[in-house]
Amino acid sequence: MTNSCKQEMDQDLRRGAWTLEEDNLLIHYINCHGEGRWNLLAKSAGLKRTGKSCRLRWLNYLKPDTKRGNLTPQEQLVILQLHSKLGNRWSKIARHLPGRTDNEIKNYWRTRVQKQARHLKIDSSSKKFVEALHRFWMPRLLEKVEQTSSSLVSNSTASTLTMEIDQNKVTTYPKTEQTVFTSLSSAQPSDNEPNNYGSSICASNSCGNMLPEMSQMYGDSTHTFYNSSLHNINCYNVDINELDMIDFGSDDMSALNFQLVDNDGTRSGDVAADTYWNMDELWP
DNA sequence: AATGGACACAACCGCCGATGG
DNA sequence: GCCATCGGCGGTTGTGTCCAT
Repeated sequence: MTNSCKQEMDQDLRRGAWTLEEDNLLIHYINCHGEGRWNLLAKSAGLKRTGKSCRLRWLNYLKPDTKRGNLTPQEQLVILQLHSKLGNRWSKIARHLPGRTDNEIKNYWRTRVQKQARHLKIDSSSKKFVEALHRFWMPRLLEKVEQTSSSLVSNSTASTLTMEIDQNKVTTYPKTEQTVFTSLSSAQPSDNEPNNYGSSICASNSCGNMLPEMSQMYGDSTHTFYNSSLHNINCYNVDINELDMIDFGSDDMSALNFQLVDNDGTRSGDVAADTYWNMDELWP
């Protein structure tokens, strides 16, 4: 094909947002002939789009089983966990979330997760940030998952699933609505610090696996809580073994300390805080 | 009411590996 | 083995919407 011919065809190609008419053409063609061979498909369907553009539009938006709307806490949890294992392998992560696309997951990571990293002034690819996710975000998501499943259970008389959760212990965890965490990469926990959740975390340098640690904090009920939550997210085809928490080096951990702060941003015991971890922004 | 910034999401771009002629 | 084409993937950009000023 000559260059001028190519240019002519390029000029003829449409770009930008898809119209309803284009969508209908694409859907109708795929319903009749199936997907694949996207360049040929684009021409045959009478679409002035590249094959790539058609493929993307179909996979990310038009495909019947594509889910729309906010990611559930379960899905977020799976994303966070798999990202810590797989990195930016969005398509691989997406395979564990039926109906979700790599594009959607990538956008979620960039807008929500990296936003938190910016707040904390931590590189989102750093161990420190991953650790923060594992220590604060994921337990909160687990709690959300648990709440969701509990309400499902309570609403369903047919279900025989029982949740052996000691709600009182679970709610000793900082409240999402009220709590802001402060990252203190250099500060050490004060001896005078009340023995709240934050200080118990500060006291701990080992964080190989969150499960035993959470159990230590909350007692055996946490074990049940965590396990039942894992059960809930296991419908996403995640190997439970993959959900083992990342093993962090203790050196790195010694530099990471979190303390509980009041809602107005002042921290109990220490006032110098220039970054914060806002739990309210972690999910819609 | 107008405007500018932040945000979320759809779409595009460029690269790379697989495949077939 | 070489080249062209295609499909898949991750990174980036464009655009619409919302909200604060």
